[in-house]
Amino acid sequence: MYAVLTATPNGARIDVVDADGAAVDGSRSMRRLEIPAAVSELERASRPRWVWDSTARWYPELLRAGIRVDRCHDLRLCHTILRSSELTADSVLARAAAGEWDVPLDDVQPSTGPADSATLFDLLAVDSPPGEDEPGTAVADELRAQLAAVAGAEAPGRIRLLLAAESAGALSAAEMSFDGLPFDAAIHDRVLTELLGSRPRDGDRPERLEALADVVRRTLDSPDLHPDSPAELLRALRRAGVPATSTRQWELKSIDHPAIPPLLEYKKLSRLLSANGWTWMDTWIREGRFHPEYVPGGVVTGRWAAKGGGALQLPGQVRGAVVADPGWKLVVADAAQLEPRVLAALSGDDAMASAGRGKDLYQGLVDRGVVDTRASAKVAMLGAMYGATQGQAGRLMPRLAKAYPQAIGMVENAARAGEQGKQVTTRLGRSSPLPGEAWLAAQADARAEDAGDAARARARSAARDWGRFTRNFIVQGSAAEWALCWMAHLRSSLRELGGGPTGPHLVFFLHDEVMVHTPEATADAVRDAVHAAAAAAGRSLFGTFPVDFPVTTAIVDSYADAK
DNA sequence: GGCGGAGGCGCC
DNA sequence: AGGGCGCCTCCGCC
Repeated sequence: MYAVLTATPNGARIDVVDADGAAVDGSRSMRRLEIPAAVSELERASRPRWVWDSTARWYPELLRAGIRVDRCHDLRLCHTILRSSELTADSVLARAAAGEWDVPLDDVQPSTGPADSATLFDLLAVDSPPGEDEPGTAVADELRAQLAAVAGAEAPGRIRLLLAAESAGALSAAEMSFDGLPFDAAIHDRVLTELLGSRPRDGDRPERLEALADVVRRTLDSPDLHPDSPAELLRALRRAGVPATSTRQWELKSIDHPAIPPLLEYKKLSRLLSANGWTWMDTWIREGRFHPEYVPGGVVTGRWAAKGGGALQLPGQVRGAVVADPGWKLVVADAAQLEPRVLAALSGDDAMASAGRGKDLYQGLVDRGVVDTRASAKVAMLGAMYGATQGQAGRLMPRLAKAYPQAIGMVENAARAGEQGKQVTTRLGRSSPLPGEAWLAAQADARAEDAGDAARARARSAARDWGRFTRNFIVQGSAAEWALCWMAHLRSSLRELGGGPTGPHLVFFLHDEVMVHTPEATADAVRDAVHAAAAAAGRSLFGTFPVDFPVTTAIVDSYADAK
C-alpha cells in the first residue's frame, strides 16, 4: 500500500493508493503543522510505503518531530534511474520530454538540525503553486508512470529492487544526517594541537607548521617562499636543483633532496589544517556530532556523494575523534574485496568466486598460482576494473584474463561498449549516461574524410577514456547496489532491535563500510545483524550464485581502533 | 570583488 | 601511469 504525500498551498494531502496506483479510499488534507501527527498515525496503523517527491525535502522535518518511517518511494531518485535505464527505455516515462522530475532538487533544501527557525513546511507552503490541478495529481501521476515503467521492464524484479534500495538509502541518509556521527571535539583539538601546534588566531599558521615552512625556506634558500603556492614552490625547487615537474607528493617522494622530507611533512599537515582543522571543527561539529549531508544517487554510478565537511573523505588522522558515547559502542563493518566479488558474481565466473570463498579473495588468487603475492593480486584486480594498460597492473592483465576469462571478458565488453558510445547497465538496472556532445563531435571529426592524425588521436583517446568509465561503471555501480541492499537489510534489523536515537542506529556509510552506534547491550546483536544483512544482500542481487560477501566487523569505542 | 578552472590530495 | 567523488587554495579573468 502506498501513501502519497503531496504539498498543498496550506499544508499537505495524503492519498492512499493500491499497488497499481489506483486510489483506495478517501484522501485527507491537513495544515502543515498537522503533517507529522498524520504521518505518524498512518505509519503506526498500516506501515504504508510513503511516496513523496523527495525524501530530502520531507523526511528531515519528520525526523525533527521524532517520526521515523519504515519504507518509502523517492520519486525523484527513482525517476532518474528509470529515465536512463536500458531496462525501461521503451516506457512512456523514458520517452517523454524532460520535465519537472528531471530537475535536480537543489533549491528548498533544508539543512538538518534543530536550530533552524524557518521550517521546511513554511517553505513548501510558500512554494506550492495555487494550482489549477487537483492537489496530489502530479505526484500520484508520477507514481503511476513509474509503476507502469517498472511493470513493462524486461526484468521488473531487478529494477523494483533497485528502486526500493535507492529509496531505503534515502531514508538512511536523512537519518544519518539527522543523528550525526559521534565526534569528540576535545580529542580532535588534542590531535590538532599535537600535530600542528596550538590553535592560532585566525589566518595565522600554527607554530609547528610555520617552523616546517621555515625549514623548507632555509633548505631551498628562498627566504620569502610561500609554500602553499604551487607555482612559487616549483620555481624554488628548480632553483635549488630539484628536478621536479610538479609539486605533487608522489613525484616529490622519489626525489632525494634535503628539502623534500620537511616539504612533504608540511604539505601533509597543511592539508590537515585546511581540510579538517579548527575551522572545520567549528563549522561541522555540533554538540558532539558531525552532521554531513549525504546525497544518495549523487554519483552517476549510484554511489552516494556527500556535501558539507567532506564526510566521505574523513582522513585517518581524524578518525580517533569518532568515539562512542559512554555506555555505547561503535560497530564498524567493512565488506572485504567487495568489487572483485561483485564482478565474479556479475559475470558468473565460478573460478573467481571460488577463489574468494571462505577467505581473502586476493590471497585466493595467490593460492591458485595466478599471481605471486597478495599485493600483486590486488593491483591486478583493481587494474582490471579500472582499465589499467600500463605498469605492473597492465603487465598482469594477460594472466588474469587467462585464469578468469568470464570476469575479465565482462569488463572488456563493457569497455568496448563505452568506446562505441553505448550504454552499459548494472546488475539491478542502473544504466550509464551517454557520452556528451563534445565526445560525439570528436568521434564524428575523426570519421570525416579529411580527418587529420591529431583529430583521430583525440577521438581514440576520448573513446578509450569513456570505455574505462563504462568498464568501471558496471562494477562500481553493482557494488553500490549491493551496499544499498546491505544497508537496507541492516536498517530493518536495527529497527527490530529498537533502532532510532535511543537504540542502535546507522551513523556512517562509506561505499563498502557501515558504522552503527549502539548501546553496549545490543552491540553483539548488531554485529550479527551486519553479517546477516551482508548475506541477504548477496542473495538479493545474485540469488543462489555461490559467491561469498564476507564482512569484517569490529566493536570499538573509537573509529581509529577498527582497523 | 566574485567566479571558475587548475593543482593538489583526502576517501573508496 | 587507471575509475568515482568533494573541497581546499591559488590564480587568472571579468
